Amino acid sequence: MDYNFRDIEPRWQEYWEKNQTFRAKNHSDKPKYYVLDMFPYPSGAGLHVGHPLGYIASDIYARYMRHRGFNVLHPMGYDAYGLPAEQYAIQTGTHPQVTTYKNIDRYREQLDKIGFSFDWSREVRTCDPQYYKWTQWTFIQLFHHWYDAGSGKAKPITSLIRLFETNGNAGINAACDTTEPFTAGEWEKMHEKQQQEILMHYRLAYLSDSWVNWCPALGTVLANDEVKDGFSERGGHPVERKLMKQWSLRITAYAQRLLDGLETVNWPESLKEVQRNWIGKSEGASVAFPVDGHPDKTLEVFTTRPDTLFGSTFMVLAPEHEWVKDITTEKHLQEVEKYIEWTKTRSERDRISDIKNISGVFTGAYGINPMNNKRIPVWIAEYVLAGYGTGAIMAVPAHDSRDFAFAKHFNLPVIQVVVGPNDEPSDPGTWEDSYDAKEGRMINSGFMNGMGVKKAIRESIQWLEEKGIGQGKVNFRLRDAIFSRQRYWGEPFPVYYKNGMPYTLDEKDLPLELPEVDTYLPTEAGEPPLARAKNWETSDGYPLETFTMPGFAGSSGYYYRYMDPRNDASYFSKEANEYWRDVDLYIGGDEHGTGHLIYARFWSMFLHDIKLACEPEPFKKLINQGKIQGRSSFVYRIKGTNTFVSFNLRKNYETIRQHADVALVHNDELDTEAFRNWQPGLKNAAFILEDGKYICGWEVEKMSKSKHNVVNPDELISQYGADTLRIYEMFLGPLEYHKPWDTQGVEGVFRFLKKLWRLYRNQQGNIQCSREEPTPAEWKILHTCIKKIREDIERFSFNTAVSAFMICVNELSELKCNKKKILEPLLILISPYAPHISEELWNALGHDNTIEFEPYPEHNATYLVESTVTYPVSFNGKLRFKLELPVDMPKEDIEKKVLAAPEAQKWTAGKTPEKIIIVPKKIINVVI
RNA sequence: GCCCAGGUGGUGGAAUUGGUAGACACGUUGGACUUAAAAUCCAAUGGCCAGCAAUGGCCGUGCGGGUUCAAGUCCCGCCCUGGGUACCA
Repeated sequence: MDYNFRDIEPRWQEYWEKNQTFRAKNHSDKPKYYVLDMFPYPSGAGLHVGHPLGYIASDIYARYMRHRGFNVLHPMGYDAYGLPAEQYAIQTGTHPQVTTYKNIDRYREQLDKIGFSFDWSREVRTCDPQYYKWTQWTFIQLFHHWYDAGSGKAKPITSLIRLFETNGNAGINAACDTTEPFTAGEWEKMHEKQQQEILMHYRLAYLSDSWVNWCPALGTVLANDEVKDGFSERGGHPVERKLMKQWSLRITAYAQRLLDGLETVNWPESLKEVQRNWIGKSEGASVAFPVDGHPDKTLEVFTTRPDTLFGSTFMVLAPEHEWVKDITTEKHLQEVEKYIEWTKTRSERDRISDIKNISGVFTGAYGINPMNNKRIPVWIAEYVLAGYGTGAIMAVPAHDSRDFAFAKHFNLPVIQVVVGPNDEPSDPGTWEDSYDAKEGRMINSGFMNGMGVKKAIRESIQWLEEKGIGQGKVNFRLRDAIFSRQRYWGEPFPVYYKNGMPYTLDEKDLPLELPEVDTYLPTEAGEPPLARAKNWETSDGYPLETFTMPGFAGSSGYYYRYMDPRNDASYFSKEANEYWRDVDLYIGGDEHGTGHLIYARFWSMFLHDIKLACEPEPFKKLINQGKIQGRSSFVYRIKGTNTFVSFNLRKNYETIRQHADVALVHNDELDTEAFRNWQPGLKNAAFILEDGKYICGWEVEKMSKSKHNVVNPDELISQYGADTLRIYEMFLGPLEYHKPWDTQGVEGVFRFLKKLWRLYRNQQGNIQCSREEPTPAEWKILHTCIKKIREDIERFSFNTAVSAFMICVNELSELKCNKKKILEPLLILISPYAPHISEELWNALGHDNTIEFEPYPEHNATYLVESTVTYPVSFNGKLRFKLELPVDMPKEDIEKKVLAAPEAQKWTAGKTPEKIIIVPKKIINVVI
């Protein structure tokens, strides 16, 4: 009987489903292991061959851990909210849920065919009210908590109110917006609305006017990680800055913990680095500059270099800075207003692409440098960002390249205050560029003169603190996460408005379900689509929030919900969480480094603070799988004709290169008949062939429809089977690498599986295994393989594991080994990789249980012991011949043997060797 | 600009701690089986040179240096490709 995967694979998939083989129990004596994939957004295009790469790797590991006796949690679900379904709804009127569920069904069908060991009973969909109930619930908790920076964790807002009632807001060390000081008495006298407004400055989920990334084409705001180079990541539409009332999450409160936590997780170093940069910690000082003629005003600046204060010759404010209008003098008002108007018309994109052009205007105001009491002009300029630090800087042109360029352009003074280690002071007027002095000694700096930079930084901060002008400060680049979207297809906020102030719904009213609307567009008044919903209000008649939550809301805590997915009374039970704790292995793409993986850690830390989650960090080990790229095929059309010339002849003509569908190309040879039928315009295509063939050019590109290089798993499965697909995806190369897909190579893996199949069968194709004792050679082949496979799987090197299987099967085939004692362990060994064929053969060998829980083989070193070693013998580092010697031969004897070898004479040429290096079991090197 | 990956045959890749570079596959070429095809099996396959041949020699892991008995691997200096980030004070 031939290897008939078409019969085998569906049968075992059915068996697993029927027997609930992969169902994970929340109570077990076994140790737990949680293997998670980043859940997919179900797109309309379905899965291509690149999507399952990570799923296959995690599935192999999950199955391996089951063999190792672990209780494995390996769930899957869908990140179901997303823009494509909504854009489609706007165009066609089809409810996004209809589209999404249809796509989910298609995904499920494709996933099932690959034979994953997912526990589907735990499936979650972020758009399912039973799921998003808990997303809404978490939002309510965030709203009712504040961050106590003193104890370093979130606390209930009620505890903050008690503090206000006893002491006002003095002495509260909270992560909050700047708030005027008030006493307990003042707090008591405030109206509810005033109190609510103040509390809003402290809540972890808060409503505020913030500068946001507004995307007019999508009609919504976007988070920083959803914007790339001034364009929306989804759809590529331009983005502009706008001041709007929005919900935000106070993720900045957790900046330091997000940074520290990275030290405790086993993630790729590059990904940790991406997160560190995104968090962007910088240490320095905040310094207060009085404004000349405005006794009530001091400009706060943040600087990492307080040591260079004596070199600060001007100040610059962001055009959006709140005091610009207050301090600008009559004479400069018009010019300043003109400049602000101009910057408003500039998109994020313009600013980024225009870095070289220096712009700015003088306000007419002067600040007082608090260190030397000198009056310095205050400018406004685009290069100072409103969103970072205080939106105001002290400019030190001598030692900052941007300040230097600005000073040169507007002819502002430059004073050198740091001299390089091997340098003399010089006239900054002659400089080409600033000296960005990370080390050196101070000059022109009063009490700091002669100090090194590091000491001067310490001393200057101390000086500022003593004088009460400033203090040491840590600043983060990380911004609070804008959490509202002006879209339909997302979680509704569990929020209503009373007297214009937001209040959260009662937990018992959750989930607040997404209402129906007549169309998915904003209203004529520019309100979000939810404003169209009928009766969008509480039972008391208070209007409900019309914003919805962003894409990352549902994905921030889904890994916790899998632990206890059908719990209706809580997010997940304490018991389930204490058993599963955290994700042991998380596999997904590195594009989530600054989005999902930061938000999820924040979410998890908060749930930890409120004692719901027992571990602060959700993902212990993380692997980024590489992308599978497409291998595009090209044909060469002779300009102005319908004639195509073969690849190697194309230079003789003037040609235009165009994509040909990879399905029409085999081994770079074009099926010209199929090509003619591909598109209407090609019916009469003519071809100039080489050696009777049309050869295509090729290139590695992104896999996409427009490049006609998409390969989907279904086609491959119907032709070769899921086991071949699984192994081939692993065989392609290291999991983390980006690598091109070449369907050609799949044959090799298919041959391998057929060879494996034949090992268990006689010439007639019937199962035939002997109970005979294996030979030492057979034992050695098996145990070499066991050792290699276990080492490889432990370091997630699946591609080399596949090679090891191939070597093992090749060698056993050569020996015509059909011994049960060899072939049974081999089957267990390979079953995580090729589960269907393994189950089939396991069953054929007379077992009526699944192979899934058989203990994984362990290697026995005694089978691997060698009596001789074949030494490569080098002379002066060059390999000359090989010599077989007993393993335990003493070095002196080896030396003699080597020099006595007939081949050695030629290389010693009668001379006495200077030295002979012998590395036991490795190499011999003779130095002449 | 800065940060992070990476550069090995015609192709994907292997070499885990400095110790036989090119495992395992694909592709290619030749052969066996077959009426034929598919399937399967066997052999060759980094480059150059010498030889009828077995064989032998030289070169070879992006480039240039260095350390070492020995370097794809370590050190110094460069080049190129891919990704991230971008006035972050």
